[in-house]
Amino acid sequence: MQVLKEEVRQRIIKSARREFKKHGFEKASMRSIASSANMTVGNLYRYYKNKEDLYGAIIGSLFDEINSLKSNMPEEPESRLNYLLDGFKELQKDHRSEWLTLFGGSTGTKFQKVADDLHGVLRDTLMDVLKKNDRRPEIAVPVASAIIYGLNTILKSEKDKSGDLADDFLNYMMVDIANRVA
Amino acid sequence: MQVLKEEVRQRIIKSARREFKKHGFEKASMRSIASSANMTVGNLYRYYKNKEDLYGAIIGSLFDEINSLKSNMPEEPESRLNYLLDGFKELQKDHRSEWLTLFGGSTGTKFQKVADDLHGVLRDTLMDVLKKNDRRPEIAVPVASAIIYGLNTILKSEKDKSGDLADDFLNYMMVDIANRVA
Amino acid sequence: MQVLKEEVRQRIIKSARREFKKHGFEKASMRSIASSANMTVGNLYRYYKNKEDLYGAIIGSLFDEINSLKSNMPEEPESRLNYLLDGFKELQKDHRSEWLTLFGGSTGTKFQKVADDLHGVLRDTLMDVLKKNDRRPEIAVPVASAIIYGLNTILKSEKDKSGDLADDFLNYMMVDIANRVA
Amino acid sequence: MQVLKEEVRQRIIKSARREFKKHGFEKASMRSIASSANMTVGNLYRYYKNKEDLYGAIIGSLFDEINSLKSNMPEEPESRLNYLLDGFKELQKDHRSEWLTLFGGSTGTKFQKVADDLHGVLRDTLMDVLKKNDRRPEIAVPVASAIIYGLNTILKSEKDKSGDLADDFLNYMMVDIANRVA
DNA sequence: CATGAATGAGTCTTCATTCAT
DNA sequence: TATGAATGAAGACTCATTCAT
Repeated sequence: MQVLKEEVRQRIIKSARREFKKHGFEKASMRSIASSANMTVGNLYRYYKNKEDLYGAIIGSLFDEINSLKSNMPEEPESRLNYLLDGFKELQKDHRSEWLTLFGGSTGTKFQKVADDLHGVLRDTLMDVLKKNDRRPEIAVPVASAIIYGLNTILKSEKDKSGDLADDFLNYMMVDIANRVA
Repeated sequence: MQVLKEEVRQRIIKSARREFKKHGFEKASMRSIASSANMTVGNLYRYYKNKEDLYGAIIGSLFDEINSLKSNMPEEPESRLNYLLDGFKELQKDHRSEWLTLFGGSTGTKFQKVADDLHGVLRDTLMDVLKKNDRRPEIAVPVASAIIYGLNTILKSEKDKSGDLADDFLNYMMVDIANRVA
Repeated sequence: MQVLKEEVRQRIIKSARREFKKHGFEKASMRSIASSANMTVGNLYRYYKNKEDLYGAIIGSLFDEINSLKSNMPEEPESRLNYLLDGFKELQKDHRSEWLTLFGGSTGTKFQKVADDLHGVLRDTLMDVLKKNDRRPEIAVPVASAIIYGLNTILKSEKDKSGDLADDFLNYMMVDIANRVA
Repeated sequence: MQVLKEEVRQRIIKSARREFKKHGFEKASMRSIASSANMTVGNLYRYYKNKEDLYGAIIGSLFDEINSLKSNMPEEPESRLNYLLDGFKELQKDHRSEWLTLFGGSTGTKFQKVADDLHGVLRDTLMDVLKKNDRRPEIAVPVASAIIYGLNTILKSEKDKSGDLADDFLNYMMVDIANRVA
């Protein structure tokens, strides 16, 4: 059965998204992606030249926007923090599936450092904010993680279509931050 | 020869711990566990019938304590929350390596649900607390994640030997909780 | 549309020649032949039913001339030898590319035996010449190889456009042959 | 069926030798080596860590001796030529199969340059000799090829156990060299 | 008790060839 | 007549698991 290239491409992307989200890059299997897209492996490789290329096709748009987010950061710590948190919410809304894929399992990929980087940027910004308020900066480490994983958990649950929960959660994490740290 | 056997078992456990923590369940290799325990694969399989069984032997003690923790929970939400958070700190201190193994890479294992369970218990308790204070309970979902991953991040960094940072972080997360939620 | 077909066929031949010379039969790729002939694989297969068939189309003319060379050989050993050596030079000049393709990479092809055959004819002729002069005939075996590979090496280097080096080399190989053998 | 490691290793080597000699490195198949050694691929990889490693196990000893041959060359052209030709004969006698494997198909291997090098050394030496006798040095190129392929042909034929034919052939190639070149 | 050789199914990837359109 | 999507078998290599010794 002969089908349109674009339709097939969509089938691949769809099944790859599932597989990568479920197993991460390394344990995802091209075979199983192909077969759940009703296709032979050989044909899969007509569309994407290798596993990383296919992964990139899924993660790509998010990747670009993360980079542009990082390149436009304000200097001042507090506005940088707001800028980042708003940016995260935006990215998560527009690239739900990609975000989860990236943060779920990009180990073994050139994209891994993007995820790590984002983490690092948030952490450093938090540190700067804390320092400015004469508070222990070390707590920035777990707090950055907490924020990212908290947001991811919301994302996973699929229920927060409005984005209200994410707003509330971020508010919860940030409100009166200076007074909650030793 | 019971003595000898026990010594061998310890060697296996020790090297398996390292391997599982480093690579997670799926990417850990029985061959490399055996060889770094100065032992052949065949012999490894005399002690543990397969990879998951070995994984269980490592996660096991933590698993038991998690279960006992769960079976002694106080009824009242607020004391249950404190009970849990204290319990977590205790478990992380006593089973650092196992904890990281469990939460870092139990995908593909029957133990994954243990991690998920713990998550669920914390979430439900948070929900109960929030309900009692007439606050939106949904936020419990990301907050539970945030707590667990924040603690894990501290654990990973190896720097918090005293446990102070964990205390500060939990304080940060819990202080005035009722007033930070819509 | 016979004209068009012929033009296409030429494009195929041209790009196949390059590919086969470069990689030999086994490592040559139909895909790459098609694409460097600005054409799809499917269409390639309309002109040549498989890889070996295409290979034959290239080797073909040389193949025919080799056969005609072989069928017109003089009886008398010494003139046969001259006839062959002259023929080789002629063939190499007129079918440089095909010759290198045939002797460079026909392994896995039914044409390999053509190359072997030519070798055999030269060897047998040399043997007859040696016998006639009461010399050890066995040396014909390495000498036939030496001649053919020596000529191929000249051909490969692309520098001998005049053919002088080939002449000198053959002279070197043949001069006073009877006195150089035990 | 459980067998001694050494016996198995021999079976592998034997079947790899055949395969590599027949198809060269690139087209030789690990699968077919394994199966003609009555073995699974997995087991083959217990003995040799990859295809090149296995190839090296076959070619290795010859490789070493070639290197030692090259490092002890006399300065003076004519004695260097004799040294090389004697060396070749020696190596061919002691490493018949390896020699044919190396010169038959080492493309794609780190060993290829060894073969090419040897060729180059012989060619350069011939050139020096010719220059010293005021003869056209270009002919060294085909003559070096002729010598090597001639010797290989003798080797392939398996008939020259005494080495007499190789001696006669080299004599044939070298005798009165200065007077046979323009 | 312990060894480590062997298996078999899995991994990603390539390629000649076919066939619906 | 031509397209290029699809197939299937093969390539090198890995690894959990079993079993003869």
